[in-house]
Amino acid sequence: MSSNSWADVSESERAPSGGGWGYSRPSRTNYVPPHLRSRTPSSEFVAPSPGNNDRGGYGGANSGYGGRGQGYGGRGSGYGGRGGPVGGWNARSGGWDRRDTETNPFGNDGNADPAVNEQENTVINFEAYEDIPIETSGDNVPPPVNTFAEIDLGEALNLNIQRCKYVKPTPVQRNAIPILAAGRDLMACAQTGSGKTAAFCFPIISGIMKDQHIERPHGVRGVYPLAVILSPTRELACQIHDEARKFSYQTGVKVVVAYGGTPVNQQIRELERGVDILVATPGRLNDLLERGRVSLQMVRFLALDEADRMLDMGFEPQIRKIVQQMDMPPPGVRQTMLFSATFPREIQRLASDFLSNYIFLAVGRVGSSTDLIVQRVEFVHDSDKRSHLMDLLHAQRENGNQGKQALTLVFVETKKGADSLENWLCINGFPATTIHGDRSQQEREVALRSFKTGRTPILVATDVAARGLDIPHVAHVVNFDLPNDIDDYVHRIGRTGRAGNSGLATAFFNDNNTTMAKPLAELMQEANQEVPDWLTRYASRASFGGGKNRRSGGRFGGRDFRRESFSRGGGGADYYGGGGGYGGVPGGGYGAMPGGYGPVPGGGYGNVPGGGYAPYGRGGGAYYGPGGYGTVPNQGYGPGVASAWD
DNA sequence: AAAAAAC
Repeated sequence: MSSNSWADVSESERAPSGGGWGYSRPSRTNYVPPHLRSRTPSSEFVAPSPGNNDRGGYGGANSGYGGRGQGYGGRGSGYGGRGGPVGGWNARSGGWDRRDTETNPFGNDGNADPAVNEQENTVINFEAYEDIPIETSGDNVPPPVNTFAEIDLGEALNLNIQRCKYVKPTPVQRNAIPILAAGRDLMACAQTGSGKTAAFCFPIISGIMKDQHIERPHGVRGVYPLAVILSPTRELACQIHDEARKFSYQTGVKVVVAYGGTPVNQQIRELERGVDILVATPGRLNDLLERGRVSLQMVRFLALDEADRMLDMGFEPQIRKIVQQMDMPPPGVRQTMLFSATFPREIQRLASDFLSNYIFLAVGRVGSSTDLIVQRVEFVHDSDKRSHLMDLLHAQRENGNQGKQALTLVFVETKKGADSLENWLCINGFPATTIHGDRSQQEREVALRSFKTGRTPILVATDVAARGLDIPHVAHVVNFDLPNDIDDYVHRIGRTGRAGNSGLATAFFNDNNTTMAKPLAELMQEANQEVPDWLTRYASRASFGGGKNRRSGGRFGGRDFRRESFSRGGGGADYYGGGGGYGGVPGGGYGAMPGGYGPVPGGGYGNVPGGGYAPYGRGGGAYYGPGGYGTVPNQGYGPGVASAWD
């Protein structure tokens, strides 16, 4: 049999009865997309009955987990004979035999057992989550959950969640997963480092597992992914792929990544070995679509990571082509999920083209991000930037661990500037590398790895590295050149202070950045940062950054634009419903940082011992308090690993 | 104006 679209698949195929895997899409019950309205009733979507959620699968005693003898991960242990993939790439039923040979994404052989897997464990402050402000809007918003177990994601996925050492869902996960599991479209705005990748991957993987039996067309050539995840950069696509592979280990769900700068034929071969979830950058995906190597007609899940970037001027035409001008099912047939830390109004308006009766979700103040990032702004003329950077790096080296240079990510405006600064740093005894779009893909990957491992602890980057990349232990982000958009600033500084660790962000400001004065001052103030008087003076000049910036009004990039029209009046009504603005709950309930950079008081983010950040010492040297930078232990944090929290 | 993203 050959199905030509998701809607053609019969109900019984979509939702196996009695299996408890019922795929529930309550919001879709009556929706028939325009292009299908003339079809026969049998092809119309009928919502299957809600699935049982009472299987007890994941719950309490962890049936199966920890039982080492149970053989879930046993290579060759019991998933049936490897009779060769049935029917080739498109045989979902062939999913089982894939697992025998699936390489373990969690590390070395033998570490697949969640009980013994000793991964690097980045912890996150779950206590702080109690106060996180959440805003949702839309029709019939499914309530949040407090545990992963409350959603029946499936046993294999639950095991992977354990292998990842995710104990509790982060706020964005608590809210987004039930929304997505209910089949709803979603626009989600959650801070950098808050666990967005898992928030969209879990429901996608779970949804595909529930429909393992769906048959896809037997094309002469071309593959039919069930889910597409788009990313604005190649490295981020890679990272999402790595994460998604962990989440889908032993589930029978196959994840493949496709991006440019690398031989296309190899990727095509990989695709032809089977793909359920395709992670891609837009250019390469369009290439594959034009070549007829990929068809989108079976796509049920579409996720745009860094969605506001994907829909900005540079990317919008490519995204429209993929989403609207190829064979992708329309909104309401596919499920669409957009995630970012920032969501400017005009982009929201654009994005609503891609969504159907969607829910808007804004999650503020997640365990790291802005609150654990100390932001500094210094007035530095262009001609002084290099020597000033040198001062920072020297101070850091002197105060760092065993004289080692802490990982420092330096953002510049241009590719040329990146090369030039990198060269200058190297000449001056600071091991640096660079990542930008003029370098070959191999060079980019080498640079990133070299930075991550600390071999070259300084990475000079353009905005290619601004979004989504999860690089553990970045102690310091330097905005050597400020971006022109406050949202870009938010994403850049979000490369530090991730998953509960603290971080420092230093920006060099001068007369070329006057349009940033106001939004920057506001952002810093809202994040309880010390705003220098000179910056406040710049900000107060009407001509400086007053009009241009969309964030003026003092809100974090996330209020549902559909509500703007009737909730004006609030005087730029704040997104979190209070005077606090960015991360501010009315009444300042967050245990805001007291003036300066002292320790965060208890009750806020837990303790940051070590004296926090010493006041900025003019004489050089004292950027970091005693106790050292990057040595801030995470006390009182629940276990929970993240390697990619965006 | 720059950056990113296909060959």
